[in-house]
Parts: sequence; structure tokens; C-alpha cells
Amino acid sequence: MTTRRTGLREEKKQATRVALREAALRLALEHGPDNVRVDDIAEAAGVSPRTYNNYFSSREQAIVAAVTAERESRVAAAVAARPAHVRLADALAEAILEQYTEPRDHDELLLITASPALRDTFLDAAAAIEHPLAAAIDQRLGCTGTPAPRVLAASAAAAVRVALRQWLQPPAAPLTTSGLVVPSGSLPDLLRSALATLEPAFDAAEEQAQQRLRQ
Amino acid sequence: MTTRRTGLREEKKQATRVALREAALRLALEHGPDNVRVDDIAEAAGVSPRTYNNYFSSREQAIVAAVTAERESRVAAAVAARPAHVRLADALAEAILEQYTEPRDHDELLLITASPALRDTFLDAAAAIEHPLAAAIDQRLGCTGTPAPRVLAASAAAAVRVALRQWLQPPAAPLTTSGLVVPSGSLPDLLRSALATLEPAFDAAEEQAQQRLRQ
DNA sequence: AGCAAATATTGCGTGCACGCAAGTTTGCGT
DNA sequence: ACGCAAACTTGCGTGCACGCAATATTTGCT
Repeated sequence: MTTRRTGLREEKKQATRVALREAALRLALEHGPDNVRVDDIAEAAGVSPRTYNNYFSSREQAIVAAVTAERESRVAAAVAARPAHVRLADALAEAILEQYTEPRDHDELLLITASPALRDTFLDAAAAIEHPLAAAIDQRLGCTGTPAPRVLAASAAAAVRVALRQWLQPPAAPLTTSGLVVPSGSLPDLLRSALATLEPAFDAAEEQAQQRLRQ
Repeated sequence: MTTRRTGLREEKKQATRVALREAALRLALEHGPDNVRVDDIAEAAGVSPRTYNNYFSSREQAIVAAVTAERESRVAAAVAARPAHVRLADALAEAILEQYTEPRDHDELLLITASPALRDTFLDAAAAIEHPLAAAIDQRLGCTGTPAPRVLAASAAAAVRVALRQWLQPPAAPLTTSGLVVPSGSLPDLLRSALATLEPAFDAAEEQAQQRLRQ
């Protein structure tokens, strides 16, 4: 059920998609993110510039896609893969942590932090977990028709975004009126504490779902 | 403390901002959202096209801004205005409901639902509550340094987005495998139930904040 | 009032996103 | 094997976003 389309076609499409994003990443690393035109990327991937925009709707998307690969979509799969008896909140946290913890290339991160435009698209890309995640949560809670799964998924995505934004921020000047400046810890810690804030909501939703089952 | 800048300058800026967005709305209503170029808007507002983009960074933003006015920023103010003894979750829900319930012009809504691009920008605009809201929540909880306020604000914004998206969707074909299709109720109801999902998280955060105060 | 610094506006140039209408490739039924 | 239909690619044209540098306006200061 993974792909509805036929083999050769879909295969070629994925091939050019990969070609495009790898070309984009390579060129961006070589010449700097701002010195790469979409025409260059298209040429390097062997397609027309117009075709580039059939695959990516902005110049930055291809670069970001190369860095994040399909991480976003795998989060939902990882959630669905956890055994049903695990707390939803835990399943989610584990899935996200797992997917965002793979060792990253240091150059790639520098690249992303370098350009504001790239940072923005990177954060936007994190929002892509929302829909698949909503489906996965819906599945787990079995409460189709309620907005809860969508809200929870959207909130989780939002939390991830907050964590990533914090993480990408240069430590900045320690200028707070009151006191301590948190030195913007490690990404796993940031993700954990962001998601922890939402835990009660997940628990409550799960609770309600189980009550509905039981009754 | 509302405006740091001096009078005449800021006044003129707001004037042209308003002129731009009202011109945008008027033209969009007159000729349809897709038959309005930014040059037209700029001309109608009496500024150069380049200036348009000093105020709005996309063609759609001005139109949406005219419809939503400063609703987004007022939400945070409304939260801050609630007495301190009100539950945070309630303060938030009331503030949002209050701001999103003003009677809307029917034409304007049709306009927004008409064009997908407008719908998207409209939803994006709702995300603008995030930062002011985070500040307001931070104030209320008094827990600077914790990611909680940011996460809660982002989640609330996400919930609002979910509700709005549902609300803007044409009822669509009642095609579900299992059964009932919720006829995408009234906006207040949608907002209420979306925010209700997050209530436990708000309560828990408030609880924690109070414990920290007490100790 | 007058002047210098700060801030806005404008025109220009470049690259980009995307609708549209060919042209090309792939898939499938017969 | 053939050919039609669906899906993908491509070139073109249009409008758009935005950096930059020149110009105009406002402000605060004396």
C-alpha cells in the first residue's frame, strides 16, 4: 500500500527527486547557500529548471530535504510501530527522539544555521510531521471524528519546532532582566522538555479514548 | 511603551499600512482575488510597488491583514487582561473566543475560502499569535527560562489553526469508512473543542508554576 | 531656524514560483 | 504488438519578492 503508482514511473520520480536534493546540497556546500541558483541545481541534476519546481516549491526546500531526508514521515511510522500498551506520550517522545538523534553532519548544520532562509524552511519542514502523525495518533486512539488527534499532532509538531528553533539559535547575548540564561542545551534535552509540557494533554486524551472503548 | 518611535513617522506608517490593506481588500472584492496585482494595490494606496513589499511580504498578506486587522496581537492582550486568579486555560479560551467571534462580513469570508493561496496565508496569520501569547503566558506563569510558555503558546496557535482549517473546509463529500461525518460545526465550537484537548497541559503547567512560587 | 543623523520611499535589476500548452514517456488493455 | 490514455517534462510568459543604492523625509539637537 506504500505506493499506488506503478513501478518504473515512481522509481524514476524518486530518482530525480534524490538527484535534485543531493545536487542542491552539494552545490550549497561548495559555493555557499546564497550562491546557488535553481538553474544550477537543475542542470546538475540533469533536468530542466521548470522541472525543479515540479518537485520543490522553493529554492531552499531541496537543500533542506537533502539534510532531513524523509525524517518527518518516519516519525509517524515510528509512532505506529510502538506496541499498543505503551503510553501514547512515551511512544511519541521515543519516536521523535529516535528520529532526531541520528548523528548529523556538522557541515550540514552549519549550512542551515548560516542562512536565515534555510533556517525557516528547515523549521517549516518539521511541520510536515503533522498530517502523518495525526493519522498515527488517530489510529492509536481510535477516535475518528474528534479533533483531538489533529490537535495533538499539531501541538507536537509545534513543540518540535520550538525545540529546534531554540537549538538553532546562536547562544546570543545573555541579556535577561531577571537572571539565568539557559545555554540552550542539547537537542534531545530540548525536545524532551518541550514534549514534556504536552504530556498531560496526551495522557488525558488517551484516558478518554480508553473510557470510550470500555463503555 | 506601546510605540518606541516618534509620532509623525509612525503615524504615517500606520496610515499607509491601513491604506494598503484596505485598498487590497476593496480591489480583491471588486475584481476577485486572482485579478489583483500588487501594482494595482500600490497604485490605489498611492505608493510605489516597491513600498508595498516594505509592508507586506506577499500579495496575499495585505488582503488577509485587512480581514483580520490586528486580531492576532489582541489575543495576547486579552489574555494578559484577565484577572490573575482565573485558570490559565480558561483565560486563554475566553480570550481566543472573544477575539474570533466578532461578527464577520460574509463577503470577506467567501473571498478567503475562494482562493487556496488566501486560505493558506490566513492560516499562517493565525500563527502570529504565538510570540505575543508566549510573552503573556510567561508573564502569568512567571517561569522564564522554561520552554513551557513557548510550547504552550505554539500549541495553542496550532490548535487555533486546526480549528480554522476545519472551519474553512467546504463540508466535502461524506465519505468515511466507518460512519458519521461531523458537519464541521460553528467556529466557536470548533475552537472550544480544539483548545479543550490542550487544557490538561495548561493546568499542569499552571500547577507547577504555583508550586514553584509556594516553595 | 538650521543642520546632521536616522529612517522611509523609490527605481532598478535579478532570480524565483508557477500557470499553461505543447511535446514526450510510461502503463495497460486488447 | 499496437495504440490510446494517463502521467511527466519542458519552454515560455507573467507577476512577484527582495537586495541594493540613490533620494526624499522626519527628527532631535543646538
